Amino acid sequence: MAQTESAEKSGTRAEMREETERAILDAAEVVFAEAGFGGATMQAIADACGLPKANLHYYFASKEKLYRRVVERIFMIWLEAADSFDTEAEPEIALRRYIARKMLLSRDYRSGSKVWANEVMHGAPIIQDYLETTLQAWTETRVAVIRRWIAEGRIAAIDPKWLLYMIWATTQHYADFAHQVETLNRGPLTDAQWQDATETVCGIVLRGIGLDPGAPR
Amino acid sequence: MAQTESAEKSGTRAEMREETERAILDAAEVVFAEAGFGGATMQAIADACGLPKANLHYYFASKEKLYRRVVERIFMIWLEAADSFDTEAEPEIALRRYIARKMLLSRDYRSGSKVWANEVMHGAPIIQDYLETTLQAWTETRVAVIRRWIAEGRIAAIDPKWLLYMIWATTQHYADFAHQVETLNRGPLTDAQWQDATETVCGIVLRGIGLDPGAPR
DNA sequence: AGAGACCTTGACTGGTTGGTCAGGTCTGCT
DNA sequence: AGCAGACCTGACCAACCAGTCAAGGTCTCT
Repeated sequence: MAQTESAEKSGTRAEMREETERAILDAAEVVFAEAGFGGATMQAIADACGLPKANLHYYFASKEKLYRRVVERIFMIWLEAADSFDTEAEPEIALRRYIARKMLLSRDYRSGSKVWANEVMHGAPIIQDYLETTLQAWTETRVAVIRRWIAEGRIAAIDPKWLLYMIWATTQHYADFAHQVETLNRGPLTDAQWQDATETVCGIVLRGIGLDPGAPR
Repeated sequence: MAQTESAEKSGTRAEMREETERAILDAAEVVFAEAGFGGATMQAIADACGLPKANLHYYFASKEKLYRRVVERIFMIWLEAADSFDTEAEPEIALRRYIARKMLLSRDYRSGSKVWANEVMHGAPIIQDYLETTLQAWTETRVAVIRRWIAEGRIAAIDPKWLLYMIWATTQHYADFAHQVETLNRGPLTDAQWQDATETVCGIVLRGIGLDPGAPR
């Protein structure tokens, strides 16, 4: 019973190791999201993925190393999505696509978003270097693009940073504050609500910077 | 030395008690904001306000009770600010005033905002009742007002909830994600930047729902 | 089949934390 | 002055937690 996991077909050694690590990372992401780094316990993570606590320490040297891996994984997903902000496309298209993508992430990677929020909120002790390098660089390229749009008179003259923050904040709100949103909504958002919220956010942002949102969809 | 606090003139018994409690709450707010509930220790809070740990337990029965008081205090401040959303005023005025007020709160009560965000993000285990009663009620009155504006054709037809979330998210972002904002900004926001950010948020939101932002200020 | 690497796990440990308490100090009142 | 009650605090404790370990199981390769 031991080696082979419950419902998983056993593959090669490396495959199984990867699978187990992913199972632990998934469980850790949820537990860290629910309780924060300090509030999470290795035992809780172990329970969440049905492994003895000692196994976690076999695959990840320490709680902090495990946490770092969780945060890094989130950041990678976030970065991929960031590329949907196409620097070549028209402003309406680029912004619409980016906002829609981020809304999808908020719906599908709620825990990940929460872990990231937690980390940044507590001063980013683990991933400060990412903020200063990767995120900084990405932000600067997009700021440059938005500035170009402004220079070309295509959108209103605003500081691009405030616009980006607005998009990040609004979209991530649906993940980080999901509990509040769902309480006020008396239940989870329906597909139609997700779509309507996305369309509304796009509409306000686009119109807000002087663009014509055009036809929804 | 004991009874009288360092630089505080001793007042009446009740006054001194209140002062000490406030000092503890202030320290607790900062520590909880930095480390989360689980990560915060009573010792750290004690150190932050220069009192022996045992004193904290004299004034607050348990860590959880102290935390609850901290969160309740935040919520009250938040509620007060919420009243600047004047249900009688013109849409431009009411929204402008509300957004500006919330931006100010983000600047001046950063720790409080973080504690609130933490609490909600972790499923609001302590203040679920507030969400369901006070916040629900407040939200409904404002939703009704926004609906009226829509019915009168004064603003675009959008679901008011998405608008409120956008305002909450965007303004609170400057507190909760202050570390990220300041990293990307390579330093704290200047007064001028705060003002510019506020104006930009107001502008995008107002224009976004079909209003004329009018003259800044 | 046998060796050796890899994996699993219950039991254990040293350190930390929330919370307690007894004994002391101070304040305001009579 | 003297007393009662509020306030302060160092020392202590039980619970909990990250991390360790040794013993045993399983897989792969020859």
